[in-house]
Amino acid sequence: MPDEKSTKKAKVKRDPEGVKQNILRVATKEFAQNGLSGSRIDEIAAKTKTSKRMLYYYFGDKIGLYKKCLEASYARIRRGEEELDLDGLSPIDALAKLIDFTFEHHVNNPDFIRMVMIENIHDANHLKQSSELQSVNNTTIIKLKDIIQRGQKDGSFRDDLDPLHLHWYISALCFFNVSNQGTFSALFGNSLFSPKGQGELRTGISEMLVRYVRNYEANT
Amino acid sequence: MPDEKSTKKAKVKRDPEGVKQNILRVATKEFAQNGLSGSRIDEIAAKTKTSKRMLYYYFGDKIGLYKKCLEASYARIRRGEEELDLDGLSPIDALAKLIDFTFEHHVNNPDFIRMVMIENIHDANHLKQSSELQSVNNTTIIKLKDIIQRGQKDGSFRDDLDPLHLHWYISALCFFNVSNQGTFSALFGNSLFSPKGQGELRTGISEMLVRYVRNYEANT
DNA sequence: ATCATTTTGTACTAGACAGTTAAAAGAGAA
DNA sequence: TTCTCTTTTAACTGTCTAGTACAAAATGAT
Repeated sequence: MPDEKSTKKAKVKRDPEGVKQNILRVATKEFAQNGLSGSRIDEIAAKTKTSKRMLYYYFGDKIGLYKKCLEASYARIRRGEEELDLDGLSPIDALAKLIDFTFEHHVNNPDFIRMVMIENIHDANHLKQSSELQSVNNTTIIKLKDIIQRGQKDGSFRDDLDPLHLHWYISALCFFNVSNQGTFSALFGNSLFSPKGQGELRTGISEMLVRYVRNYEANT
Repeated sequence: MPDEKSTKKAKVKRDPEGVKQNILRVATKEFAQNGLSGSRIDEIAAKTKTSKRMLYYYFGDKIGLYKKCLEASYARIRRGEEELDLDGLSPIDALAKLIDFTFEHHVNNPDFIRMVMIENIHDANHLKQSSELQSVNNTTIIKLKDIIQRGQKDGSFRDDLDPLHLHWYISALCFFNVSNQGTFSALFGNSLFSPKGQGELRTGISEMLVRYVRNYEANT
């Protein structure tokens, strides 16, 4: 009995961190599904392991909870992006891998995409109030800056490239693929969202961006 | 007095079409601003020239009104797109003009973009129920198909281009520019959304897509 | 003159919803 | 032991909100 008591796992009750995480997980899913005003506190509470009371105990009110969900979503995504290793690849290959990664990453995290969509509907007012912003913006931009520098040094990339622009292009193409799947397939059918269609889009995007950065005036 | 009575303008009261349009205009703005569940029927009614009662008289309920707003938004956009004339331009120039047009068009119609965002949050469920879909999907695709055919005939375009893919790329880049302005500028600053930044993005997008379609194995 | 369509206004309802209250007690640290 | 932090439960409040009821009248077409 006492051998398990001293470890972290042994906590049967009294797990404030676990409770908070559970609430966040449930609430994020709910907000991503229904939006801020479309989500119901009672519904969220019912789906947690704990009670509505705890939700207010830890997060104050609905908007407080929403903000934490938004921050947690960005944090989770950032963690995922940091795992990507591009060293040892040629600049072109590194760029292609980054694009493929982003594409898959967005496809595999539709709830994150939906949170961002919802936050944009609210003009990013909650994100602007968040204090955790400073660290979010960097990971990908830094990677891109490095790729561009290497590519320009070895002559394969053109000279007038801006990492922020490049990031914007990649984001736009990968984000839209998830965010607008609904209306796009309602209007044009879902051929682009079958495995085959998605494969074609992914290679198409890579090809397009590679062509964009390539220095055609050089020897390559 | 009677000289004006017979014309359409003379209607002082009794203008069902006008009332409907007024409601639609107000409601669209409201839905675009606050989403479906975030919008308030009383608020919409208060902003119209008429009363809440008429709103229910003509549109049945909130969702009925929302659907009509969505359809009207698409219809208005389609009308705008049909005005674009690309004849007489080289395939490359025609493509560039179509892209520039789409870019500006989206920038100038943020409420349409927001309606599409909102509808995507709802998994396009209302759009799927709409019967007006068949005519929406065509305008741009047809224009693109024509441009591609001409470009392939004169050798300036590569052979393996799909108009639907191309439309998807253009949409993604132009849509994201409006839809994600909020979160993007919260994270990375708003340098890309100044007049200068927007100009660079617009030309960047054109250049990227032109490079993508170009046939580099030919003489050009 | 008749009659269907359109318009106005107001008060109401039934339910939904965010947030609160109160009382109690278990857990673990000091 | 004592004290603070955490957890549970369930009823409750006040406001908001979509939608309705009721009553009446103006308009224009035939």
